[in-house]
Amino acid sequence: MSKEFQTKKVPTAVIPDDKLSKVYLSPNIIEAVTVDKRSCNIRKFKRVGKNACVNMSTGEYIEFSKNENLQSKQAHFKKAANDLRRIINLNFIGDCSEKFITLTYCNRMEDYNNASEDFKKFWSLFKYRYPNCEYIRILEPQESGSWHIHVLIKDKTKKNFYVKHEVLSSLWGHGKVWIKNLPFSENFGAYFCAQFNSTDNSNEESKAIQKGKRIDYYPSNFKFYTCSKGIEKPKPIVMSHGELKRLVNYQEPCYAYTNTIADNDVVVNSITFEQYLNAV
DNA sequence: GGTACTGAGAGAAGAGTAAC
DNA sequence: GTTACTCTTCTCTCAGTACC
Repeated sequence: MSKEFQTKKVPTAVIPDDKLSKVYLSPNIIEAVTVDKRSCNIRKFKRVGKNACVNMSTGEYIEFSKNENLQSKQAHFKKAANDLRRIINLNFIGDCSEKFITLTYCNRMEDYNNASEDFKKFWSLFKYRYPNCEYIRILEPQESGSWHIHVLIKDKTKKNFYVKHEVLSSLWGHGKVWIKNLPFSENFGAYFCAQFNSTDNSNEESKAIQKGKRIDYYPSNFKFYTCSKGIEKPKPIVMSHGELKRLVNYQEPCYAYTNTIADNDVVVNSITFEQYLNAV
């Protein structure tokens, strides 16, 4: 037996000026998350142990199935992808000092830990050659289960950053490498994360199945992304929605939606997500 | 009073550095 | 280039606090 809330994307809700929003500022994009109700009935399910919860109103003991554990993994994955998008938006603007690198293996690499170790060695060599660089690393399994690594690199000095393909290839030494400039995009984080976020609302069944399977390759306690020390972390600011509107000069959001959370078709809460171009 | 939010703690894993 | 060590960061979970 299982318990599921239904979430649904609906037309963007109108938010009163006094409602509190959590706001994330970055050079190009301002993100706001507004939760309609702080109190609702979702918390009547209390987690007990790794694989079960209890309905606090009925005392019913509910075990998670493997599929539900996968859903939990997907939820963590989605949260990590959201964090990653904000970190990218805060640190990368599509400047000439920034590069997007992909590192692959010529043979199959199915071990997450070995791939992590290989990147660690690669970065120590890279850092020796380019001491002013910082990175965000994303380890991703291919459909075959073989790992490859995406790396966003920036030169802190903001100088035009250039790495020869042969140099990069010899530093990596495990297979093919690709190096690209970042495409200009005001919301580069969303552009970038769209490639990895496995919990999008795609209707393509085969794609969803493939992506669901890929999440299975991640071990428990996996780190979807890692950053070097010099990468800034976004800190949310809580403000009223009226203050937010003043902050963005009353412009319309460039992207917005509202998600409702329903229990047996009764809406118990809604969360509105908005993005504004940062014109400040 | 009930419940969501937030922060803290534990454990695991990664980053950075120094020594060899 | 490798290894060992320390510090930091991330995931996961829970309990106290603030809010409705």
